[in-house]
Amino acid sequence: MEAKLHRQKAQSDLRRGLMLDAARRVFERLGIEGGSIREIAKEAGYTAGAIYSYFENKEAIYGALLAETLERLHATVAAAGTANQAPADRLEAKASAWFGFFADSPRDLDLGFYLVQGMRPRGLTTELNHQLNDRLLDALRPCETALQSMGLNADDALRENTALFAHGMGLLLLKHTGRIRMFGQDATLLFDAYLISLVERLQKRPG
Amino acid sequence: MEAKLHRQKAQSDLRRGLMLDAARRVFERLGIEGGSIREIAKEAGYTAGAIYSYFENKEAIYGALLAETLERLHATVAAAGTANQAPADRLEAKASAWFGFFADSPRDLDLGFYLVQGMRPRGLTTELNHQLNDRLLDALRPCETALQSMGLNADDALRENTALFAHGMGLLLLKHTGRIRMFGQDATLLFDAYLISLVERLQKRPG
Amino acid sequence: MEAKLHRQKAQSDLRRGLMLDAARRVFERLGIEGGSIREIAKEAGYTAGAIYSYFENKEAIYGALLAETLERLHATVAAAGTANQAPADRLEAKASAWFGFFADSPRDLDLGFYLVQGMRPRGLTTELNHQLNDRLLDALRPCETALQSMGLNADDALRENTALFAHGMGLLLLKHTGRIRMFGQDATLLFDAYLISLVERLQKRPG
Amino acid sequence: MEAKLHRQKAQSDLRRGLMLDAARRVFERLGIEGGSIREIAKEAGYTAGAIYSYFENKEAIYGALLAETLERLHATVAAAGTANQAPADRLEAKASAWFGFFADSPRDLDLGFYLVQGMRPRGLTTELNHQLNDRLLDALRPCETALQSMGLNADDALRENTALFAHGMGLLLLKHTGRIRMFGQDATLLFDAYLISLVERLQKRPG
DNA sequence: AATGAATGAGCCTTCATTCAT
DNA sequence: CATGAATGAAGGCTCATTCAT
Repeated sequence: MEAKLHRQKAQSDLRRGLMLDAARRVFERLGIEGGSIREIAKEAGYTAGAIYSYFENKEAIYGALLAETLERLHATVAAAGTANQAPADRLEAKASAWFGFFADSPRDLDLGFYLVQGMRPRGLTTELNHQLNDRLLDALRPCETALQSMGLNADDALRENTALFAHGMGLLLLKHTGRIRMFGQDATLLFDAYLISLVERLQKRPG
Repeated sequence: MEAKLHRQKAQSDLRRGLMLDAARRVFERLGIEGGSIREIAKEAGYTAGAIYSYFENKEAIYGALLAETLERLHATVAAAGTANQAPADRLEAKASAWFGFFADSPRDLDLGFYLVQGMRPRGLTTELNHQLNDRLLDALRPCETALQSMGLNADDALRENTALFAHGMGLLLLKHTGRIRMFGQDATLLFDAYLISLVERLQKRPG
Repeated sequence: MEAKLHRQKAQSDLRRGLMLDAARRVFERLGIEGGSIREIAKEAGYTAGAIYSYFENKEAIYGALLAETLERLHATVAAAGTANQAPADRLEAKASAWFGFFADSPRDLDLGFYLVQGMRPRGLTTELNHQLNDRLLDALRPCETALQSMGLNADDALRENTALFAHGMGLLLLKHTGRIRMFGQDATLLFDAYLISLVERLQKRPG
Repeated sequence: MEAKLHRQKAQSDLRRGLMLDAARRVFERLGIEGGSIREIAKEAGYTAGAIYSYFENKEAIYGALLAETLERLHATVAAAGTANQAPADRLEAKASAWFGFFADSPRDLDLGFYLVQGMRPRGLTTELNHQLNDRLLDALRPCETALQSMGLNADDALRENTALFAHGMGLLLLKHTGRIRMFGQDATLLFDAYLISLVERLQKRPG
């Protein structure tokens, strides 16, 4: 009996996952406002109605997708670097981890950008927004910790971490839109350069 | 005869401009995906159909709006700073100009983001894309020139300018999303800090 | 110019009227909850979207239909009877007028009944409801006046008028549902009988 | 074997009854058009599919519910009054019984109305219609008998009973709509008044 | 007998776009 | 040029119903 329930639950989760995958593919193809429930369903091999057995809303799909992305981001950053690294090396390892995560997976990046635009008016409850923000902060925390290990106090570490994140995001944006190629530059190289000069700057700090 | 044609052309351009103004107001009010042709027409005092005498497409409106934005951006940056400033001061003045332009006018920023994500299918032809890119580069050129005046060669100046642009865009993105507030930071302060450390770094360069 | 506007307005009103007619036919055929915008449009020879140029939403159609019905009812009752009739005769004329109106036009009756059921949850604002009620009271007022002319005070006249209306409505309900045929009776005969005994009762009153 | 079958039948009937109860509760809560099969199933502790083991259709549920309503109506009227009452008193008791039944339980009334209007297509077969009509006539028969006891012949008794039923139904309709409140009247008071003047009229009859 | 998955038709509504006038 | 009418495709969503398990 229990085994049966277990199997059913697993199958259900599997199908939900397949639908999320389909949704990601659709959003990549048609843009995030352009992707419709019908299209997602078709991509997943279902009818529109079937989606509603697994997600309450269209927004619920965004939410699940985002949560999943952040989860993987978190795991990726957590796994980066080695145990007994120098703080500066750890910073580079961790920061490169999240940058690489988004650079390699434009779908995830797209979804992240979506937060910027379409989702404000309707969906994305304040609660969910905070929740997602916390997960993002969690994922970036290792960089902050490394910055503190390098001698920054809490405030300064948060500030530098924010600047670091912004820098990376800006580069990813340019990369994603093809602008960076038009500038004749490479996003990853520029990110590395930023990291290097950041470390340098911190190490030259008085005291 | 010719005078008459001239007058007609002027009137037509005027009306087109009024429609663009209306579009901007509508997008301001309803967001960029939320604004409909009908709404824009009504705001401009016309019927939906009339719009099509001036614009081929809805996407064409976005394009025209963005071109106009870039024009204003260009002018804003060009006007910033004074004639005989030290290069470092000029850099700060010019960079702050474009950053401030977008920080103060989120809808212009929105428009830029939208074009990237929503307009793929028909709207954004490769040609238009290049054209817009060139205008953007034009607008950012003063910063690049300033960087060269500070002793960088052409390649390095372009690289630093790209990084600077990316940094600012990343910050604007975070600001726009409200994320930056959740990080407890201020976008403009961070941008200024970046500028200061950039100048410092360049001035400490050997040779 | 003005003539043109006039003609356009007239045409527009005409089309709106045709749509309302179609709506009535559809509601008669499919029931009032069963009638969809699509069906109404098709019946009128349009696409669903076209309806929305003339009515803001589905409820607005109900509202317009009801208002129109009440208007015709009002006119019908007002026109009934002659100027210098005896009060009792006038009562019979006026009452028979509204009864006949509904008896002859089941569509209108159906719509009236609709108020009973489906429309409570959603549409039918309290305001519209009051408005419609007032129109109904207006239409029935001539009977009330006649009752007063027969010697009843205001309260009694209102009470008797309400009872009279209820009696007629009950009969119309039975007629409409075919029940009355199963009872082997005729609605109009029964209504006349009620009127006769009402008059008789009032005339036998002391005082 | 037979005992087992018997037990199974009893259980089945029980569950069917529980589902009908659930349906009634759901209709009470959401209105008769607003209640869905899913909702009814959930209320009864089942899944939507399970309903179809007990009812062929959604309309079949309405039918069963209405049959049950008529059954209860019948019982209510049968139980009203006492054995050796004067015919006039018995008439009043019996009539008040069915009127009170519907006045106190608007959803039963709703159900009756619904069958008439919404169920045309498949649900209400001619046969079922006749069947329901017979049950209704059965329920009203005691009033007819009382009328005959008061001296009316069969035809007149049926006619008066029909009028009485119509009068009550009309009042219930107005009460149900809230119209009667707008008229400033009370349905039960008006029904009692009708009964009183009916009795009076019959007793004053010549012969 | 009951479940849970899925369907398919339908619902109201919005909107860019076309076109005769 | 501008209008007003109309289209047709699409959107999110609901729901009675079927069916394998």
